[in-house]
Amino acid sequence: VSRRSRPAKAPLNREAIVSTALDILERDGLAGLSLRRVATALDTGAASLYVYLKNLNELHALMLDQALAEVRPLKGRGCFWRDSLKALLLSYRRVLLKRRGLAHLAMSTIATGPNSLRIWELLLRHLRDGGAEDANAALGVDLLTLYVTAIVAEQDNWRTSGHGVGRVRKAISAVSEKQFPLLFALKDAMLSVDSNGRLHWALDILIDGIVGSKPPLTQRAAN
Amino acid sequence: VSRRSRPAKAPLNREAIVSTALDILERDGLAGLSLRRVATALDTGAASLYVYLKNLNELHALMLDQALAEVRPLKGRGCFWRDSLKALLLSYRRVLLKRRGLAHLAMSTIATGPNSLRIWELLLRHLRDGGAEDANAALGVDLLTLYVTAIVAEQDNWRTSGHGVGRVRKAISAVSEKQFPLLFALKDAMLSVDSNGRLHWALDILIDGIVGSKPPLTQRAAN
DNA sequence: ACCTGAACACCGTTCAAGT
DNA sequence: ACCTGAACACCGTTCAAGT
Repeated sequence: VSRRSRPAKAPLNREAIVSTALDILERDGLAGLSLRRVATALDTGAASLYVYLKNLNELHALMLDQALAEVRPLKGRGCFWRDSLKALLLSYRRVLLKRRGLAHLAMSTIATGPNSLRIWELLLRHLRDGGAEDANAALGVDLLTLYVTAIVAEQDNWRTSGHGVGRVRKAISAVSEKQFPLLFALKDAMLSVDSNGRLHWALDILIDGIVGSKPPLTQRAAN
Repeated sequence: VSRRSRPAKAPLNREAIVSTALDILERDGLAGLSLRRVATALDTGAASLYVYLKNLNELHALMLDQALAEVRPLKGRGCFWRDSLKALLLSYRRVLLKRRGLAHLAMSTIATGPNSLRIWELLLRHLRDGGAEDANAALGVDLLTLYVTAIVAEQDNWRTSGHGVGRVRKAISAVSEKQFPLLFALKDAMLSVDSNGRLHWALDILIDGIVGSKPPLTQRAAN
């Protein structure tokens, strides 16, 4: 509102737009993010952004890659490949968790930015260090990132929708033993929400499979 | 447009609304789905829908569950548990693939409808038949459905965005050998898009892990 | 009880007009 | 080259007024 407290006029540029958009995402989530709100925060009109952006979709892609710049590999270099690999994936998860809706954004954006490439390269290195065959390592990068993204997106739903937890709890608690005997018997296990334990359990399964399984046959034939 | 060709006035109800919404989703994707369009298709105003729906979110949840009614287990009962399990997951995948955007809808909806419960029960049964421990079976249901949902959502992106494939291909093909040696070396494997081979490879890894791994320690402690 | 038109507070995107 | 206001074609949701 007070226009004189700023240096004449903030020079617009892509990075400033993307940073502002990420701030809005962190504060208000995906529902609160719009080109008009970004423009207002930058003290301009939405139309001005189209000098730097093709459209909202491009902003989403830029936001994702700029956020992924925070994903960092482990500092200490003497670690086992599995520890480095899991640490990298946990760093990726932390970045997605920091901003509400960023995981959903990642699920609907085809990532090709420099930070995605950097993370893929690191993942490939760790998987190769673990002894994964080429085809498995290539598929494994996708499998691991997709799973982590999806699990954060799911967690985001519970966080955003508020009473989602209670709704699932009620639905599962209310199942009839006659109609769904196993669901009834295992409902406590289904409802336990130890997200860290679940993540590590799943990652170990995925990693073991990627380094230990035979590459898919059709994959070989396709090359 | 021709109002006389219909029987006086279609009696509005939840199921008709949801079916119409699913038709629109199948034809125009998630971007083309709106309460106003559903209302127009039903020859009424958007406000009328609020008698049957709390809001758009509830419509999404109802759409998901109604679509999941089409997920069917294998007919022949003499199959191995693994074949039945994979067939069920492939049926789930086919349903998600049929409507553009349905997978994304599934990713942002907390499923608690009767058809979700039915599918969970079947998955639990197959995993138990395979010898999975209770805790693993419970976590496995989530792991399997989440992965299949995510992989279809990703596939949907490529389908909807049109030139996405080309963009990734260009980005990966253009990586410098110096900066990203592994990405450069494995770029052919990264770019091969045999979605069926990839899915079966991943499902076998997940299933093997669920039936063969130790349950997570923290999971046990939480109970 | 069910339906409706109009209104409210938003969207993304385009474009002619300004500097 | 960059910015802007106004316009266009949409949204979800609410509400008073109708039947």
